[in-house]
Order: sequence, then C-alpha cells, then structure tokens
Amino acid sequence: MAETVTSDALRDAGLRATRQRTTVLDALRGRAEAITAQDLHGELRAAGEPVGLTTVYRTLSSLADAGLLDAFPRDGEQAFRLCSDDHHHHLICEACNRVDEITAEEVERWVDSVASRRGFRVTGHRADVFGVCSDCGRA
Amino acid sequence: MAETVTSDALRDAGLRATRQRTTVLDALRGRAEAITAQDLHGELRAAGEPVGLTTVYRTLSSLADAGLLDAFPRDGEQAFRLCSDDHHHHLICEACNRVDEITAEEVERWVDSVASRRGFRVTGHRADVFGVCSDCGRA
DNA sequence: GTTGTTGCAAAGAATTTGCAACATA
DNA sequence: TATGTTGCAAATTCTTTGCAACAAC
Repeated sequence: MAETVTSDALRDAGLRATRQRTTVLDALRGRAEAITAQDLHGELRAAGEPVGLTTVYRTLSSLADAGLLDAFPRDGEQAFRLCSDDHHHHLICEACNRVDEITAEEVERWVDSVASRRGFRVTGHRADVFGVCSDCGRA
Repeated sequence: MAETVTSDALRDAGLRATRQRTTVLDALRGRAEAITAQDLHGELRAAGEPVGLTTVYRTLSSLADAGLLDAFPRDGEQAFRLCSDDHHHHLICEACNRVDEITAEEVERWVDSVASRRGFRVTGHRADVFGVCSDCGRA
C-alpha cells in the first residue's frame, strides 16, 4: 500500500496543506495516546515548531470533522487521536491515555437489536472500555 | 416498596436536606431528559423556585458523585439525569435529550472478554446508543 | 451552638471570534 | 491573484472558588 502522505491526507479532507496543519497532523501520527489542544500546542512550542494555539484548536476540530480524529472528553477538555476510517470502539488507559481501537461485532448486533425493539432510529453509538493497560498495570 | 422521600435520598448521600437541594432533586424526578446546570437553573428561576446557579452546580455534582445521577457530555456542557443504582447503558435521543436506561448482558460479556484477552484491567465502561426516539421519529 | 450550605462577586479555564497580515494553490 | 489560513487579542461560555451571612441538625 502507498504511504499516507500528510499533505494528501489534508487535501483529502478539503484543507490546504499548510506548514501548521502538516505539523499538527504529523505530531499526531504514531501517537498511541489522545492529546488535548493545549497539550499539543505546548509540545509543539517546546519542540520549536511554533503553531498558534488557535490554529491547533481549529486544525484538530477540522480533522475531527473530517473523520480523521476521534475525540475523547477528558475532564472538561477534548482529547484527540488519529483513528481509522471504519467504525470501532476503544480501550482507554486512564494512566497513560493510550487508546486502542477494537472492533466488536457483538456490540453492533446488540445496538441493532435494542434499537429495533424500541423503534429507535440509530445515528451512532459508542462503546468504550476504561481501565489500565497491560504496560501501566505491570508497573 | 416505600416511596423514595427526597430528603431521605439526600441524607443517604451524606447531604443535608436543604430547600435548595430538595428543589433540585425534585425537579429531576420523573424527568426523562438529561438537563444541564444552566438550564435547570433557568427552569427553577422561571418556576419561582430560586436557587443560586452555584448551588445548582454544586448539587448536581454532589448527586452525581453519590451515584444518583448520570452525566452526559453535550457540546461543551454536562447534562445530568437521575439514574438507577445498578450498572446500565443508555439510549439517548438527540432530538429531545430523553435518556432510556438499558441493561445488556452481551455488552458486559464483551467487555470481560476483550479485557482479559489484552491484559487490560477494567475500571469501567460505557456503551451508549445515540439516535432519535420513537416519539420524536414519529413527528 | 456547630457545622454544613448558600449565593454573590470574582476568578479560572477551555474554546471561539474579529480581523489584518500572510501563505497556498 | 483569489481565496483560504494564521495568530494575536478580546470575547464567550461553562464551571469553580472565596467568603460572609445563614440554615440544618
């Protein structure tokens, strides 16, 4: 398969490939943990890749709208993480904020059956598991 | 079964039964929709039951801590709703904010199996379905 | 009477918006 | 060059805190 080029991913999302957006998206690549706009801004600044806080907010929001990121409410903040295209669920480590994606046929079946039983038209669902990942639990 | 008296419920939660807290908890009873602190404050004020906004925030927070309320992130806000004692999931109507509780053995089993397969120590999980309830869909 | 509670005003914190300078296509 | 983007400062919005008056037990 072809390497996913950051600038192409941005253009696919209908966004111009600016230095700032490329920086943000690259910073998200290969990261297992979800991160907030504030934290990411701090990291970029520390790494000498200055991007305005406003731009970080706007970029994360655009990428999430485009379906490239999942958003996780954490305290009063939104944390973001790159995600796959298809529907999935999450295993969220509360110690390191690592997020693993999982697919779950049984959950999809459950959603369908509950909804049809109740005359509920489903627009979405979320099934996330919180806890401590094996790495953190080992400590 | 005994009627649940509001003041008793408050005392069970370790809170003094003040007029304000009784008012808030009573306003939550029999309500199918989740409501935010701001909205509830406005409603109480309109109903001539003045309770300070700060107190509404504090009361909702205490009740949620005591396990009497479920919290739902909605846009940038927290919405609350009375909930049952035992573990459950939700069917959330995005049109009227109504929340129905559902139990789901299959979800519990799924959580256990995923966690054990991955060496993940579970502290909690959440499985909510979003959509439009039968009442709203009929409109 | 003690101790927890209220509510105002002020502080805090996350996020959004206006707008002029600027970069991308 | 035309249009989208940036980033600062300022504004918004939700939520929390300090503190003196007050109410529950």
